[in-house]
Amino acid sequence: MSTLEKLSSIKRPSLHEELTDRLRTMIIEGVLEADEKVPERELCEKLGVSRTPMREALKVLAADGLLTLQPNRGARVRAITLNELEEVFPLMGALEALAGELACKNVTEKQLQVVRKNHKAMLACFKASDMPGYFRYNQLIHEAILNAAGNQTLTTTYLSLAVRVRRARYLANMSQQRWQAAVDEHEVILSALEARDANKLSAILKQHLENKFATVRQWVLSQQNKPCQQGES
Amino acid sequence: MSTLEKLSSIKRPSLHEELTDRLRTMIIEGVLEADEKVPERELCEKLGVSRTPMREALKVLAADGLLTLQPNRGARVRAITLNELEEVFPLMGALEALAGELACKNVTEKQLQVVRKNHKAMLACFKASDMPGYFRYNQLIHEAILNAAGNQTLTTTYLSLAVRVRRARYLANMSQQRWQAAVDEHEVILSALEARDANKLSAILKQHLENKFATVRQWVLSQQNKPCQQGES
DNA sequence: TAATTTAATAATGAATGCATAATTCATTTT
DNA sequence: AAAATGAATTATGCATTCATTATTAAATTA
Repeated sequence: MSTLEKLSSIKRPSLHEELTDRLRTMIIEGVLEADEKVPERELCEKLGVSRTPMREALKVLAADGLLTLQPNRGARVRAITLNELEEVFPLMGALEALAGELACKNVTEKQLQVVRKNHKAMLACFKASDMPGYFRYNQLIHEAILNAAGNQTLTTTYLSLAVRVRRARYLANMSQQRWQAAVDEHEVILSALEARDANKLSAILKQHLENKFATVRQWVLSQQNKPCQQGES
Repeated sequence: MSTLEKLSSIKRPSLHEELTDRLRTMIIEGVLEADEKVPERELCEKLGVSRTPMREALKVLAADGLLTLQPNRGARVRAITLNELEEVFPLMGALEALAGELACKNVTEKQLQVVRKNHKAMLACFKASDMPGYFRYNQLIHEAILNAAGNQTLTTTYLSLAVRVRRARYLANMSQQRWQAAVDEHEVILSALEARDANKLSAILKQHLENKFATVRQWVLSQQNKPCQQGES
């Protein structure tokens, strides 16, 4: 029995769930480009599913704000506008600040170690100029802080907003100076968390976010200047 | 031509959208009770739709956190747990505070009048002991403040959280004293907004929310003590 | 009689089919 | 030739059907 206890139940995510995740990733990674029409039929064939689960997934992603559904005219990848970006920014700021506060209250030594580990790995990527790697660990750190806050609802809410501004492309826009600065900020973040200094952590997280948004904003602007460059096929 | 200009375009919401709204309302109003199984087939017949749009709606509501989907076992109305309530509370607090701040910055005289009008109507309902009416105007006021903040993303995010704790039933639990206090708080809210006093508004909104949550918390506790009272048919 | 197994029923997940609306392209008209 | 009309094509919304999984009921066994 003792070995049986440890067995985790087999999870068989339904097709629409898998599809939702898959499509979400495709949008985030830019495989499906902004403003592009989502070719329902074509996607179904490529992914080997029928239209039913595909349409269910599209509905969910639309509810998440990643797509827009035009009745009888299909789905489009929702482009983030400058206006929306300006809206999301203060919101995420408030949530980050809250996360910082809660994290300082609740973080365990074990969770702190996770942050430290990812921090180190992130630094290594920075030194190796490995931007994708950097980005991955960066994300893990922020998720770990959310985790430490111990508020699942906060995490979910934050992530659903973060996804909207997390279109991979803008990374190319980050300058070397900005990158260095971001790394420096992360040093402060780590030390504030280690010191459980809620005010400091909240402040630096907000500052960090603000700087990040400056980069994103630049990218969005550059996108708007070269519009309708759709279809690379 | 001049009359044609004023015509608003015909919107024909798709079935699944209507269904989503309808079901959401049913959940909020307690027609579908917490932990109850959602009778897919039965609902389809009652509402005169096929399973396809119904299932699309269920997926969306599940993504919204109002339902849980158990693979091959259908959907259930997600009961709000005490734990989740404790999580939602600080989150909504942070968002209300932000809304108050932004509203003081951006509110127009016209928007202020809307708040005043609903405030008056709400008072009338209070005096008439019309709780449903009070609740409706109360909600309109809070929505008007969000509106005045001028941040659509904030509004959407806030409302999606608010829906989870907005199960009509707990209203019965509000005492006369608490009701009076809530009304008093609303007086302060209005005057703070009129004075564009961001700090004061943020503070009172947070306080107001905290008090409201005390009532909800009590209700959730009372629900947990008398479990499995499902099925009134 | 209680527990277990097996069969029957119902419900869900996903694919297909059909009707309608949108789009494209050819044709007509000015 | 440009604009407008109409037919053909395509895509979408929804209903239906089929296959699989859960649930219930019946039957068997201890």
